[in-house]
Amino acid sequence: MGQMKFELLKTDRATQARRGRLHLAHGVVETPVFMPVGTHGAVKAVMPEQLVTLGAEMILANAYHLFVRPGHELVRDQGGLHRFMGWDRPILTDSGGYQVFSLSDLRKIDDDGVSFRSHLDGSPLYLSPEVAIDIQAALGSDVVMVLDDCLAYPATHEEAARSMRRSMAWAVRSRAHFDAVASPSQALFGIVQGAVFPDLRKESTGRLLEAGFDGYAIGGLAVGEPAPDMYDVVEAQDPLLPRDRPRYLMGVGTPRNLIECVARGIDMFDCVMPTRHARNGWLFTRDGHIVIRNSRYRSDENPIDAKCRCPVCRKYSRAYLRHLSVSKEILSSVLNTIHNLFFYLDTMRRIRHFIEFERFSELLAVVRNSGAQ
RNA sequence: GGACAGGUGGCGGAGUGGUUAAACGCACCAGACUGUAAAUCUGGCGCUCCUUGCGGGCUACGGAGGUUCGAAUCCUCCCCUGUCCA
Repeated sequence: MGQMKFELLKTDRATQARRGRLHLAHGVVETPVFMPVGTHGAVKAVMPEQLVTLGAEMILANAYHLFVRPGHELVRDQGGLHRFMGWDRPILTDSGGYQVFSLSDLRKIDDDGVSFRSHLDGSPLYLSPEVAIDIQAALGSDVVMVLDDCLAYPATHEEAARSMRRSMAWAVRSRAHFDAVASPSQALFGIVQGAVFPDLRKESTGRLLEAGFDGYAIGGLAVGEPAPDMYDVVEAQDPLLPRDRPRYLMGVGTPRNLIECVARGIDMFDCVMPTRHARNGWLFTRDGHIVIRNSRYRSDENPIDAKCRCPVCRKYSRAYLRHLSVSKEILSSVLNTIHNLFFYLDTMRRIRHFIEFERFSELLAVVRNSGAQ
C-alpha cells in the first residue's frame, strides 16, 4: 500500500459519524469531505482559485474523459494533472467505471475489460483495470480508483453477483498493477459493489479487504434506487469496513444524503449535483431549493438564501440571477455554481464542526425535520 | 397616381379546398437531473366545460360578404404593409 495516512480524530457517540484527516500527496483533507466534480480537469464554471476560496480541499477528475481527450500521456508530459489544470490540492480520479454505466449504449464489457466507442467521435477505445491504472498513474492523482462495473438499477441478484465478482477480479488486478506502476505517493481505493443485496455487498467487501486498499469506496448507489435502500446498504457497510481507512460513497448526493450517510460512517463524497444543478438554475437553500429561472423571482430583491454567507448571496439578488439564467449569460453558471458549491462545502464544514463538538445528532435532527432534499 | 409582392397564433415563418387549434423556430411557462456524452434534456403553450378522454363546446389565419357538404386555402369589395415606377 501507499504512503497515504488517515487519522480518525473523533467518532460520534450516537451515530457512526466520523471526523478524520486524510494525508495525501498534495495536502491534508479534513473529513467528512465533499469533492466537487471536475470531470475534464475543470470544475465547470469556476477557477481553481475560487474553489479554494469556497473551501474545496479536494476535487475529482475522470480518467476516462481525460484519456479520450486530451490523452493521459499529454497530461503527464504537461507535468501531471495538478500542474496542467492549476490545482495544487489533492485530486481523486475516477477510473471510468461510471462511464461503463452511463455510456452503456457505447460499450461492450467482458471479463478482461471494456470496449468503448468514443462518445466524441465513435472511434474504438479500450479500458481494462490495468489501462485505468496506467491512465491515473500518468495523471498523477492523489487517489486512484480501481476500474469497476457500475451496474444499472434495478438488477437481479444473479446479474449483481456476476457484475460484482467481475469488479472484484478487476480490483485484484488493479491492486497488482498499481503496485507495479504507480507512484508510492498515490493511494488506491477499492470499490464495493453488489447492488442492494447485503450478501453480495458483504462478499465484495471481503474480497477487497483481502487485497487491501488505502481506502474503500461504495459504488453502484444513487443509480435510481430509493434513498432508504441506499441508506441501508451504507449502514450495513459500516461494521464490515476497517475503522482506520477512509470510506468514500461515490456519486452521492443531495445535501440530505450527505448528512444521512455521514451518520452511517462515510468520510468522502463527490457529486455533480451542486455544479450541474447550478447550471440548470436549481439552487440549494437551507429551506429547500429554488429554481431561479422561475417567473416568481422576476423582481425578487432577496438573495438566494438569506442565511447564506457565500459571495453570491452577499451581493446579488434573485431578480438579477433570474435575469442571468433566463438570458443564458455565462455569469449565471459562474454565480450559481459558486453558490451551490459553497452550500455543499459549508454543509460539510457544519457536519465536521458538529461532530467535533459532539452535537452531530442535533444537526441530523434539524435536517431530518426540515424537509430538505 | 400606377405596377408588382404580401397581410397566418406573443414574434418569425410553413401551409394554397377536407385527418389544421394550424408544421418548424424563437419567446414564454413548468419539470427532470446523484462516481457529468449535460450552460443539457423533457413537457406545456387560444378560451372554456366536464363523468380528464387519441373528450365536448366556442373562438381563430387583415375586414366584410360570397362559392362549397366543407375555406387559412377559391371569388368579390374594402383596409393595411413593403418594393419599384411616375
